[in-house]
Amino acid sequence: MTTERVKTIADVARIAGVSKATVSRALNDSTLVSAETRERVRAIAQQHGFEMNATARSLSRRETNVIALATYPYEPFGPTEAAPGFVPTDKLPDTFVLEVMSGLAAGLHARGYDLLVIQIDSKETGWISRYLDSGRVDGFVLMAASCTIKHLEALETRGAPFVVWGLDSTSHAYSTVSGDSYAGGRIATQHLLDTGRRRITFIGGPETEQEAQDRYRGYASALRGAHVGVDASLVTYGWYSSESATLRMRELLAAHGDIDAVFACSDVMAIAAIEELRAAGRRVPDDVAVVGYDDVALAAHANPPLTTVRQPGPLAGRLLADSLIQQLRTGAVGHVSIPAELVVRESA
Amino acid sequence: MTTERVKTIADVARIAGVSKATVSRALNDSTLVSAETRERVRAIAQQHGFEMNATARSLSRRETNVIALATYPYEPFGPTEAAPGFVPTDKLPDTFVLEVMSGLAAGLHARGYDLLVIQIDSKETGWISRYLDSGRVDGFVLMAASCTIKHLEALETRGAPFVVWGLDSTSHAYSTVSGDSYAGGRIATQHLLDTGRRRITFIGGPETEQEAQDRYRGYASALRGAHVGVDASLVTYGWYSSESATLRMRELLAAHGDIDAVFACSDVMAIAAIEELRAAGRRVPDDVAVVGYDDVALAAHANPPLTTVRQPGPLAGRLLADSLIQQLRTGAVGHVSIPAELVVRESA
DNA sequence: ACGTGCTTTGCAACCGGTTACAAAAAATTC
DNA sequence: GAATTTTTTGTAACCGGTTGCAAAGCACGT
Repeated sequence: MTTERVKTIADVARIAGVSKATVSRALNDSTLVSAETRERVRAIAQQHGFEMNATARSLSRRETNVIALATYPYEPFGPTEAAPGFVPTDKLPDTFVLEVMSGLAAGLHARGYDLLVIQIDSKETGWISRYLDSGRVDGFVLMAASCTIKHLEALETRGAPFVVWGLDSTSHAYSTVSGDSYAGGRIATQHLLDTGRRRITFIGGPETEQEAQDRYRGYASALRGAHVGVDASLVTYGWYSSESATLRMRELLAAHGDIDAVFACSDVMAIAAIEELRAAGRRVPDDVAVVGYDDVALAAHANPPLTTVRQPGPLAGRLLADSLIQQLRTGAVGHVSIPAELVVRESA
Repeated sequence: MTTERVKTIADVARIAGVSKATVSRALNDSTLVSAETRERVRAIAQQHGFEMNATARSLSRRETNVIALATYPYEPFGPTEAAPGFVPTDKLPDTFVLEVMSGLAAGLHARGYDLLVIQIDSKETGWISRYLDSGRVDGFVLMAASCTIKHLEALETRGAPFVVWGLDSTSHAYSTVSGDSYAGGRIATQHLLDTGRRRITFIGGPETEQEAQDRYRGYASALRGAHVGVDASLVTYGWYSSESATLRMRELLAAHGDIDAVFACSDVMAIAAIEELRAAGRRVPDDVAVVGYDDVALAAHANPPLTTVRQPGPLAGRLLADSLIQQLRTGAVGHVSIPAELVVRESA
């Protein structure tokens, strides 16, 4: 074990008595070296703790093996709510991003890529060329919940490789990964039916969003499957916020005294609904069962602990990684939907 | 606006009628160009949307302007608890990391650095040279809650530039940023005193940890300041977990019926304590007031919403960024402590 | 006019890899 | 054994910036 510094392939080459080219080939599994030389060179590199310079390789190869996750600056208790044009995005909050990030990092590492986290500004698209043209990253991962159409369009016209979580518009030239909202709506409703509920209300997100529609379709399908008619007056849409849910719940209770279950399209809505039910003297789950959506950290500690539909974040991350890398390698765009799983706790 | 592709400084040079060197100097604010040429070159670069290749620059400069945040793979509901050697780390959970990350990214961006998120394995230190020797990053940011001594030592002996959150051992050759646990303990206790409480219990994390000690010192100091004696039998230590807190609370209630307040060293512990208090027929905050620590997302939605001591994560991130960059530029290591602020909600 | 010093510019050699192409060595064919 | 093919190796030109050093341009004093 020589103690001299072995920093470049030229050093390794000298020690092995071969040329730089041969070392490069040996370390890259090229077929242009004999098996014997390859092993010898590798052994030497190993012994001397040689780590190949990633920057030089990137320059030469014209690819960085780095992908960027685009995020917004996070201000958990900041003035965001008061800001003009504020749009509540608590449908996929905090921990979900972390879960996705973990799976993403793992998936990328497994394929030799690294994860760069960048913060983007909602009104500006300069970051695209700033990161792509400067050769800092090979592609991007975005989350629909925290990016505007503008960004997606800019990326598309720019021809940037990217994947989006939470969209399933197969009509676009980019890959997507999203939760299976239809299945989610179905299993949530099925669980309520299985536990004997029949007057099941649906409190959705914005009616215009495909996500809400898909969950509704799942809900309706489960009801029909159980030969329970879909009562349109039990179906409401609102916003993914507690205020909105409180309101809807109040209206529903006023109109229908016989409600025995609620399927809310986010955990935050579910919790607000529970509070409103309590205020109206109903016990949860005894009188009315409640199912939420997302399984945020909060759900497990709600009172009572929330039964909810969970989307495995780490899996989402892995699939995002896979999609993007496939797109980088082959140019093929794909659309994947990940399973929704019911987490049964105490609210239903 | 010429439409030809301007990808390299050579292109810019050709258009401007100068040499590559001059373009490089112009774009880098070198004093070795005339002001006039500098502006002309910059204007041309701007017009053509030129973005300098970061990889080539890194290779030349021997620095990447990227720093890595070392994380563990995150398995929120995974089998972690059951794993051998599992150590619960819910004292700085989920959202805190996100908050820190946000501040970190912002701080780094402001100084021209990017944030790489890597996942490390607790039993292996190869990642250090894998990222440093390969010239992928210039330094590291670690969180004490999710890294072993082994890693810190390996980094230190390796001479790697790095900062740690959550440690304040000024005896080491690396920079640290941590919360002001002493002040945190003090203001929490002071608030309880201010609201008329006198029999205040302390439920700490592991007694061996400096963090717990500091919070205890703050607690004791506030009591003495109010001329309330420190009753050692009201002070307990445990683990940062709900089970541990449940147990301590039960013991304390059994021994001291006159308890009127609890200062718990994490929100999770505080919530567990509240449940135990309720089980014993005490009302919160009427009979017993409870203050937690951390202000995780959960705290605001607990029942009742938790009064707690908050550490501003984004600020922590910014300071981590500043410390590390200063260390990279000047070699100076520093130790910063960030303020703790009391968030008054309903539990106390 | 000429030398001196200062500012501005260009040349060319790096940084540490990859890879097209040519050359050498080994294996195959006749 | 020579000719041909195939495998293995080396040479050198990239990738796109930075920077030491020399040279050019210019103002100044004498």
